[in-house]
Amino acid sequence: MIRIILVDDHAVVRNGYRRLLDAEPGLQVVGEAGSADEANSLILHTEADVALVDLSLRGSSGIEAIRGMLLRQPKLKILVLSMHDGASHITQALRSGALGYLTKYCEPADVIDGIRRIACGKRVFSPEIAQVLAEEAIDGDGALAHLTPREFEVLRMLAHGESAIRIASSMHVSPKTVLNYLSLIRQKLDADSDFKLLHLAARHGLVDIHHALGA
Amino acid sequence: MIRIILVDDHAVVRNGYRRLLDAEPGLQVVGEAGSADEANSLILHTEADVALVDLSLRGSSGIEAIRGMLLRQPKLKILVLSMHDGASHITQALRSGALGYLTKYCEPADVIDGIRRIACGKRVFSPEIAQVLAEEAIDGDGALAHLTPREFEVLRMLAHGESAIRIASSMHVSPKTVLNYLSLIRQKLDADSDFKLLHLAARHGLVDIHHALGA
DNA sequence: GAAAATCCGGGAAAAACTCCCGGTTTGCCG
DNA sequence: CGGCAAACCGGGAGTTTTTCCCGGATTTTC
Repeated sequence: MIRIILVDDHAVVRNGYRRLLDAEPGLQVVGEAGSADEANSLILHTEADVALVDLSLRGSSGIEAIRGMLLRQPKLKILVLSMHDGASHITQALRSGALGYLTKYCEPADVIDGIRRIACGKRVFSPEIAQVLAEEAIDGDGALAHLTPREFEVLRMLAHGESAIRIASSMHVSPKTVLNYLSLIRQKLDADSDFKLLHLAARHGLVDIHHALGA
Repeated sequence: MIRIILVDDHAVVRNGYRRLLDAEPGLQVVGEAGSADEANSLILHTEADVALVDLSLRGSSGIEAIRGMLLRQPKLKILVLSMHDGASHITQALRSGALGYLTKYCEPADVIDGIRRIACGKRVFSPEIAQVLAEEAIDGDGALAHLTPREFEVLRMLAHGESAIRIASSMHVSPKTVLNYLSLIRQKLDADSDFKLLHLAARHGLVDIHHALGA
């Protein structure tokens, strides 16, 4: 019997999964959490084999939930179920210890199959996710990798809408230095437009698009 | 008895709502659709009072589903249930004929209550949504409103990452003209940074953030 | 320790942007 | 029909930003 806990901030979605999974022989939902905090406390007094977690929790991120749960229960197998197929979400989740990643568009049967395979320690990915991972691999770590820490910092602040001058004073350096960094960044990232810069920053999780751009 | 149809591309979510609503006295789910096309054909051979629709359908948009269904069944009351609280989504949905708009973060009880009120012809909004609508109202139609069609076009292309020169050739005008437009746009929108420009463009639906930025 | 990379900023040329201008076209209203 | 306002289009000059080059100080790496 595979014991499952659900981490998702939509009660209705949790209900749907509970109903789906409990109906399946060999699977049993033993707990639900609506936030990272709830997940962390749940894991302490529940014996679970697999956690199904949604990345976009309210308040805290699903990433936190993953880290917290693994800290308390290292043998837990984590399968991410997310709406998002952006590179940053995927790599962050995997680096945090998730074993698999499915988009919410996959069929219920795929989820069930995925859970069974995750429980055996296998990795599970939706086709779209595998695609994104492949592209990332080809990119060779992603373009942002060759940025120096300082350059990275500048880019992050820029993506948050700060002006060069504000960045400079915040970093306690001359505005000229920041401008020089920006020049280098544009060059390294092959970004001819500010849009492209923002694009790359967003893809790599430097800025929370949904919050920052309000979409 | 209020007859309800569910439009959402996640089978599990539909299941969750069906379970939730059928358990409620006076409510009954009479059909489900996973896409705008399915919704349109479903509405033809089903008598429904209320449609619960998710905006982010795969392929087609939920907006299309709303328009299609209202075309075939003008008396249908539509309640949008969406993850997104961006101004563009909300106004588009309402302009397309939706009567209410709830975020998926609200409680199941709120959804049930919302359905009952929508069925009576009342409008229903989550607090966050009401907030956004209020801000829009204060903005006075949104800053983008004073842009001329041509300026709007330039902004849209810019938001898609095109350079000024490419925009110019695409519009069959001189690059200088495009630069002048850009100048005006920045002025009208009070945007001191390109980031702010993108921010505004995104909020008003000129660019699909999730797709364009791959997040 | 030496070598390499990073951090930091100056200066000058090049590119981009702003602001102002005038001409043309379009649509509206007295 | 004759203004008239708004939008469309682009030139020119001045200002600002960006780029590209430089060299020295500091840190990391082998």
